[in-house]
Amino acid sequence: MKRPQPSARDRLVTSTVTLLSRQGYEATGVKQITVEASAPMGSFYFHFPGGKEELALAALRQGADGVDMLLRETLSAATSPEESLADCALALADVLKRSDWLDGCPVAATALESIGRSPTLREAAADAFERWVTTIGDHLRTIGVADRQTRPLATTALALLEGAEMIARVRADPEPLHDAAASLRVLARDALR
Amino acid sequence: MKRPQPSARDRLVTSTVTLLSRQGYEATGVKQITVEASAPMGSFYFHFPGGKEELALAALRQGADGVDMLLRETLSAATSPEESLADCALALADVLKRSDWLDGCPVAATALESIGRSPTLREAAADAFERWVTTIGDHLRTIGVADRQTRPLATTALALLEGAEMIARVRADPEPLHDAAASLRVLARDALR
DNA sequence: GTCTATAACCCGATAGAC
DNA sequence: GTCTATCGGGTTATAGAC
Repeated sequence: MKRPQPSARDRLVTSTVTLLSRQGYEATGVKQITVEASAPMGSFYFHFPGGKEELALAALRQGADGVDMLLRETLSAATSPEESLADCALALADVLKRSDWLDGCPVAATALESIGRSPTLREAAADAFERWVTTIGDHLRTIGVADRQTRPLATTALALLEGAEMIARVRADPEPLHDAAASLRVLARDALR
Repeated sequence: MKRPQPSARDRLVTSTVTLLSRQGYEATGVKQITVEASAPMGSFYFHFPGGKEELALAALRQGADGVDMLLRETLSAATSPEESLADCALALADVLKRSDWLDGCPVAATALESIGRSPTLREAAADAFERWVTTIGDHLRTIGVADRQTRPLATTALALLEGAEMIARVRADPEPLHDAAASLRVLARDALR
């Protein structure tokens, strides 16, 4: 093992991923990050001379990795092709509920805040969405969805997951994600016929 | 006409609706609001003694009214039952593009920021979503969707609209909303068979 | 009801010792 | 690389004249 204890840098990034997923970029203070990560101010600006925005950029990328991994695992473990998209919604409901709906998508809130305010963060958010669409699209192609349909359907699936997650968290209720699962089953069946 | 010129109070609320839809709650400063509304600080705290949060609450409600109206108009003007949900996605694409993707849902960003930070705003966001689901659900019932399906399908439709809007805005590209329209057509057809 | 001026506080960022 | 102390500016909110 190279890191029996994560470095201060890693702790800063990981703490920021959580904070961004809970409250977004604007509400997250540099002070709060350093306290959460048990890192002093000085380390922060040593590792991230670009300040808060540079750290958020790294956190968006790490958060995107995490979601991508969850998607890949869920999609490949699915019981049947028609269920694979629905399983993502159910997996999400499971993960979110475990934090009492506090932790959400690590990108969504920052994405909305960044539009028209921070081109850097906006682009990082767009990259994250793009990666997830590609991951879902690759899976759809694998299970036999026609090429012309993979990208539109993958985009819709991601949009539905993001939207249902938002409503579920605000309501503290898994129902919207269960509804999304049902609709994803319908859409998958339609695309596979 | 009762108001040839909107009152300072109305101007404050309306400006806040726009600012919340562009950048969310946390990034929006009281100073910025008063400048945008051409209202002095003093008026602000006279009309909203509860400060920024009380004003945001009023803005979320007014924003919810506006979206509800857009939904009702679009749904009732639809060319066919199967197209009505898809038309909402296309209407959204139209409206959003007109502001170069800057103005979005007046509730979404604040909703995500409010979870675990402001119960008041979180509840207002939940109320807004609830109203829109009810509006869509009522319409679905009207066009003949079975009672047991109206609410789940309405929830999914709203989630998909919200998610697709977010991705479209971050990408500054209507494609996700067009993809959503196509999927909403499939879902509507399935629910009407 | 409207306005200006300012108080009290918190923010991101930096300096400089170690 | 790590830490503390602090700066300058921006924040929300208030005081008090009009």
